[in-house]
Amino acid sequence: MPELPEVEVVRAGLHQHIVGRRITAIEVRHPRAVRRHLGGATDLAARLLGATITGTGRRGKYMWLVLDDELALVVHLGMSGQMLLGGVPKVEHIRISTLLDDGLELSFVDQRTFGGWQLAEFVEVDGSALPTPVAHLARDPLDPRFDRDAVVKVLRRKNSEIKRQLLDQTVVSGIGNIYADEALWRAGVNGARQASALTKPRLAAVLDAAAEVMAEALAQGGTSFDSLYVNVNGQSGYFERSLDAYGREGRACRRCGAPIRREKFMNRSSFYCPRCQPRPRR
DNA sequence: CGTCGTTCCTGCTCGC
DNA sequence: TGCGAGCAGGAACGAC
Repeated sequence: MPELPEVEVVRAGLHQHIVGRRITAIEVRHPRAVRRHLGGATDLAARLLGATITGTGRRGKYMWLVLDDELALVVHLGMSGQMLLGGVPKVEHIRISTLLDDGLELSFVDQRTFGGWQLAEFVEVDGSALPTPVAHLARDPLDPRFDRDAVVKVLRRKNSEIKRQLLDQTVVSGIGNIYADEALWRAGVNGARQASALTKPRLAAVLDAAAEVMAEALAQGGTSFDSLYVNVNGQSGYFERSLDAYGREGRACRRCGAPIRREKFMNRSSFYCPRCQPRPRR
């Protein structure tokens, strides 16, 4: 499940190999992969053909390639998306394939088809140039201009569970279910607590923990990447690292020893320590 | 407007 | 053994 660190590893890996390259062929093999592109597959292919990749960018879980310094190819990996570089034989679930002018193939592979590509213009938002589909996203915790205290103030006004807010990409971007659980565990806060009921220092601690755990994951994923094959299908270095909360149901909390608990929350699983992260009284 | 539940999708695991 | 239910979950969307 690619969240911010995994997406950044892919972006950085792609960047060093494809900037300066021109797209010489493209085939959209599955319409769902371009469903967000208003002009459809034909338009996307026509506009990509011949374009030169002049840069890359990212905000939260979205990344993009800059085309001819003016257009963005916005990529979202969804649940299972991969950007594969190089001639990879017999890869299943190839949704879009392109050829670059140095002979490399750049393919979008996505088993569960939650991800996709779309072309968009850039707009100026709060001093940053962003593709329009990304313009509504808040800055992520690894953005140099991320304003933690401003996000704390937003959270103080939210009559909603803190975990729900961590997953709201318009509040803070880049955090998914795994890193939300990890950040809450580190900060010792139960995700079911109301954001507005938490103190400013507590909220700040949660956001700092999110930034820390994602920075650590990025450092690990970044060091393990040096191949043309960009893999974000859950096999990256980060997932081999020991998580503290996510997926550890019944195992001892690394801090206090209590068995980690799993609960249904927002139609997904939440993992937390019942002692370090006591549930709010209802 | 703020908040929250539903839905999209495929492959794997589990229980009967 | 076979098969259906459940599960994984980011984000758009509709409901209230």
